[in-house]
Amino acid sequence: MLSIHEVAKPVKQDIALTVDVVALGLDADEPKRVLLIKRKNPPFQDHWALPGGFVDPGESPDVAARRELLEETRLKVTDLQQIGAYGEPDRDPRGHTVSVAFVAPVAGQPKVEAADDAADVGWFDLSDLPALAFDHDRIIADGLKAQTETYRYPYPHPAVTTDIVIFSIRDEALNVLLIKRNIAPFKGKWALPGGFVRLNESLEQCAARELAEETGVKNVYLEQLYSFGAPKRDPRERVITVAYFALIPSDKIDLKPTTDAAEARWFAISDLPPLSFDHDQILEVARDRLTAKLDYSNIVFQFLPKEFTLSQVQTIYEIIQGTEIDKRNFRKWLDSHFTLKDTGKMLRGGAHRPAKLFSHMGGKGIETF
Amino acid sequence: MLSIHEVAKPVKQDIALTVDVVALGLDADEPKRVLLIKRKNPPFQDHWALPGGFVDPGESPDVAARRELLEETRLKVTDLQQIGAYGEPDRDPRGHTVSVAFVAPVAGQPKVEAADDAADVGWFDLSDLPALAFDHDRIIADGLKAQTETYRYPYPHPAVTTDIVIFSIRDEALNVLLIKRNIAPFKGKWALPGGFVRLNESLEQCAARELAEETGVKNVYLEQLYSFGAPKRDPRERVITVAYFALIPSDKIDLKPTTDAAEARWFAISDLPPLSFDHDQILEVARDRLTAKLDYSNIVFQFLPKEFTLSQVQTIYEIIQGTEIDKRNFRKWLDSHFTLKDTGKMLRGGAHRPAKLFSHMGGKGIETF
DNA sequence: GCAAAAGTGTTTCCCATACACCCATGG
DNA sequence: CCATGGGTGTATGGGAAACACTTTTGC
Repeated sequence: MLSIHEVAKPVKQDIALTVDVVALGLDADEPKRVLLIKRKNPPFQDHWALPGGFVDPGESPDVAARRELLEETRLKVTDLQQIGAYGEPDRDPRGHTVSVAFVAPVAGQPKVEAADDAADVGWFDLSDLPALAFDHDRIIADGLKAQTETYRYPYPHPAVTTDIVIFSIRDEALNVLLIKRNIAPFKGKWALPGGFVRLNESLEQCAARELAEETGVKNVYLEQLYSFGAPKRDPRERVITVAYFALIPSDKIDLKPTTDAAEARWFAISDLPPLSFDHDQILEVARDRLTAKLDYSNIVFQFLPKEFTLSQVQTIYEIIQGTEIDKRNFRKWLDSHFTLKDTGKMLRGGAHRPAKLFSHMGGKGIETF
Repeated sequence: MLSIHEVAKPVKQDIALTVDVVALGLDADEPKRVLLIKRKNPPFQDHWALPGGFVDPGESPDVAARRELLEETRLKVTDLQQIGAYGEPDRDPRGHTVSVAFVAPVAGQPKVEAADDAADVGWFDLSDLPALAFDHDRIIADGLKAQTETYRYPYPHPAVTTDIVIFSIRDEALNVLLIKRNIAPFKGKWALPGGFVRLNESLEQCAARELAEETGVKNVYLEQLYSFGAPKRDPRERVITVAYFALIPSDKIDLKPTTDAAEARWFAISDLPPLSFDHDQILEVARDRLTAKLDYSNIVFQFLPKEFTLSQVQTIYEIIQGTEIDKRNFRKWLDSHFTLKDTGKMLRGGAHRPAKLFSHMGGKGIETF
């Protein structure tokens, strides 16, 4: 089966195969330091570089990596993970070399000893590296990334988003804010605003950030609703979403021109377009929660400006509950459940008696925010 | 800088550098088919293999991959992602070759044409591949994995777990089930039972599975509680947990010998050990929810066997609310909120009058499960 | 017979509900 | 002056809370 021609071909290539090892010292559960050697020979003589060298004929790259590390630094490692192959033709001034790079996690900071081709050897803090030979800075960066990946729990990592059901009262109706998606999946369809959780923000921070990005409002009522995680709720990959609901006062519902290209619009809850993903289900849960909380908390006032009339409060109850309420009974109920302060001001609004303006001072034995 | 010796060294290696390309046809948003060629020459003559070939001197591996794919199949690709280097000395019967493998996503299934070294070419279903040359089956598997990774949303993916607050009434006290962790972090400390969400199970399924694994009980009351996602709640990496709470009847609280090595134990809520992570916080939320739900739902009966006495029901309310309740008023309240059926049986339990046994038939205007 | 838990009614009070008319303003 | 929404009081009924004694059993 073997022909001379085919065996000979690689020899003509003149491409050298090398290995490089990113040995990472793990201090206090975090990758912190990397092992470097000072090169004894050209090119990059006297420069710091990763341990490594040429692969011997018949030797697999991982064996070569372990051998080179041992020869140059006297460090023995067991866990080697391949980062990838680096083969830009100009990466080595001597000629075309392809390097297979590995990352090795090293517990503690074992003693190392310069030997063989290494003039010196040492552990370097990642935030304070010397100038490096070849493309070793890039290899270290990739190795760090690969190591961080393997350091994670050995279980699937789904994507996690927050979605926000933003309610407001507009034109005598309960409204919800939707955005038109401008990326797949469900491109062009309406959906709840939301986005991916960043690594350094809490779930609530994420929701608040998305809310601010979409509406420009801050410091509004925001409450975690429920988490949705059906395996196929996103067609692209497993996405778990933590849904929040937000209430926006009627005097803040003007949308600022969205920074995103996405179009945002208020929809009356009775007149919704088809929604993306399982957002109709999320919306339903949000509505139920909203209705329930009207009875035992003071969220009504989250829909209202600081100063409001009693009729405005009643209207919100009527809209959300979909029922008519007796004015006198409602006012008695309000009085027994909340402390409202007569501001002394009046709201004049049409051909009728002006209404007193009140402000909300807290609840009486009711859940207060 | 260049010495003859160093330039010559790679030539002496006799290691050939090749590339292989896993071209994946993406049908309906999922990787489905892979492009293979039938080899014209030995080794593996007439076998199917990945497109690929030797890297030319001065050519970087990704350029070589694109070139070989074009030469052999007339397919032009733009997005190439490196999978890794394959360099086992015996992977090629001709001698030592190291192959840098790439994966290329291909939209649709463009026409291909056998050319150059390829006797034939075709798209093959991944579930029905022919025998492959070299280690190409392994390369395809790795390529598929790499492609699946890149296909994911380009945002950080945190780990996601469920934790379950398992309540029961034991020895006249509200108890919670804890497990002793036998892995880091918090090894040896007590924690709520829980675990990582698998990709093909819903959040609730995950919680139910963990519950069954820890306690052996199934079909008990399980409700989503709240999601916790503070960035540093797990010291190891970002972990978002969806907390559930479960209620176990007093006649099922005997723990079966745990299949895991982990020790599991009931703790009175008033006498808890220090807990791992933010589990004390989760527990607090669970307690609040439990207390609240006693008032407006029928969860009490989840703590009880099918047949129970009215005093048992009352005791549960007294334990959880921490108050004494008037017996006559409580029974009137029970009667007006639930439909309880007198089973006709009696419970004899000591030197006193036997108690009637009832069973629960549903709620009256109350949340029912 | 006695200790221990089961079982049973009445009164009181508060809160939810039902219900109707005058007031202040703009046009 | 009239249309429009603002503002106010009383009567009724049902459910929650307070409260104490008899019954049945085991020992």
